[in-house]
Amino acid sequence: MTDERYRVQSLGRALDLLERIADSGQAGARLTDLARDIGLSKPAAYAILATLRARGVVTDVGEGMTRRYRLGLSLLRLGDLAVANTGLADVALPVLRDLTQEIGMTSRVAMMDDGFAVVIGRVDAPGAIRFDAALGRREKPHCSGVGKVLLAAMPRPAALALLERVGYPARTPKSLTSIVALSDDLDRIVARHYAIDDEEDHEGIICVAAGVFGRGGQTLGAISVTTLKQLLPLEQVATIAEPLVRHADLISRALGGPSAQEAWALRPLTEARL
Amino acid sequence: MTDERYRVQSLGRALDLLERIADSGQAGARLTDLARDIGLSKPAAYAILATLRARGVVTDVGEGMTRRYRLGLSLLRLGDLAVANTGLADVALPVLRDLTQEIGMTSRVAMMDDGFAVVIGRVDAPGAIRFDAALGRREKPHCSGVGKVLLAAMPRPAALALLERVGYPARTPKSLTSIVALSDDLDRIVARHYAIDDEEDHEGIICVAAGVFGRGGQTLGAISVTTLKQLLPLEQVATIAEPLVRHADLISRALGGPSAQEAWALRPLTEARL
DNA sequence: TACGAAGTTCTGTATTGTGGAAATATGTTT
DNA sequence: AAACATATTTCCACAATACAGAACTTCGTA
Repeated sequence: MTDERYRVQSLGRALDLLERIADSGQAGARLTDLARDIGLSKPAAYAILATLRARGVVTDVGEGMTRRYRLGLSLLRLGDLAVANTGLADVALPVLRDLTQEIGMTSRVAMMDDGFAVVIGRVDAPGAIRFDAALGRREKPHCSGVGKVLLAAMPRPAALALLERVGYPARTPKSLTSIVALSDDLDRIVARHYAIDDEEDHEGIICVAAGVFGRGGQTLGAISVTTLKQLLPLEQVATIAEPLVRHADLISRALGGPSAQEAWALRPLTEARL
Repeated sequence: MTDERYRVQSLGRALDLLERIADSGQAGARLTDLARDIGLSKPAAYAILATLRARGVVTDVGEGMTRRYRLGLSLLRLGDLAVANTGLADVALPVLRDLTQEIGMTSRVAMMDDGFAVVIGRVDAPGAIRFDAALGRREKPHCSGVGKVLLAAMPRPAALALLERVGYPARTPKSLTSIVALSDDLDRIVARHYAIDDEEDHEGIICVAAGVFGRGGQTLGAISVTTLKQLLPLEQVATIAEPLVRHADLISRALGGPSAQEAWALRPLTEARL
């Protein structure tokens, strides 16, 4: 399965095309550009696009020379099913609505997927600045609140190995860019039961995150709230952390898991088990 | 583009596999079953799955003989982008939250895509029964509220041609299953500015829908509210239609379009233009 | 009206996706 | 505990098919 030999080349190309089309956004992409960008002949790209179009994976607007390709809506169903399968978003979203209502901040739910923190649900605060919380975005774990919570919940050696694998580049001047600093921060997270992303991913943005746990204390995901740093200076984070963790506990409870208090106390045990 | 010759077979197979995996849901699907179901050898299916897995399009759980394939989260990003590209959901969802809050019913926003009504956003009513409102679901237009509104907004010949193309099978005893009955209903929708799906898709479920219009009065989509028929008998639909249309107008307005009142009055003109 | 630039179709060829069979790993039964 | 059954993974050879180049068509533009 790891063997690179057993792959389907044309399918890989099709996925490359999809990524390109995704990047082109609302404007759409042209056949010629798409073909050139991924290094494929026009007829080859044409055949792939025709196949994707027939299945609704891409849509085309315009005729003839002005044709543009955009992402099709059939992807939506698959994406939504993928999220539904996690069993987390459905439970979390109503709770996040409460949370956002209570504290007036945008909230999200995310989970670990192949070493990245992936946002699987969001509730925008009414009237708030729109934070870039695109669903499905894969963020490196070291600079996001949810990412760091999920790392802290892992056995430490595994967490550090993961950091080495996906990397931990600086995104802002405040990003943590050494294993030592990151490991220290994970210690703090374990101790206080929540993580703080203090302008580590985006300047001016602060983020507080707490874990969600399932049966046996296994980590299922994390929720977070995001706001402008100037609206939430560090010394006030604790006042936000309380409702955050309380709502995270509600989700954990609904999923048959322990509260944050119990889960983090359990952690050394689960770690030793590895 | 219509020519069936210019397709990539292996890519089509991969999409078939994805559909199967989607059907298998949370439980996941096995390689052997997937290969058999779509009539492919195990090694061929294996190569396709390996490719999809490497890209996060599918995930696998379990090792060796117990390996199961499920939809991966990378689809989420693409699906979300596809919706964002429509420019409709982002505007509609906050308004739908208001609407759901005001009348306590689950609301949705949908648009036409290749002859089908596709749900691109939903807001569940708190505590309500969970209606099957999976995002991206493609429903035939004749038996859904949003579908019928969108049909009514089309030039009538085009609407009827579309109905013939995708079919209009009975889903319940109350489904409209003749062109005459459907065309009559479209007339009523044009007159009253909203559509009623009175247990035509699902017994015991009633649905009221109104159109959303953009610049120049073009139809962008439709929103709907859903509830149990016993909670909303026909004679009370009008009381729901008022806030429904009012909120639809808010969305249209935000998108630079006319109110329902104006849009439906404009309709004969746009129809004549074809 | 001619030109250029894009999409579409055609066709031969080499790549590669495919099925059969064998090997390996895993779970189950005796 | 050993033999069996079942599923995945690997190997290999061949035929199918994905691909590039060139020709054709269509459309926008000078």
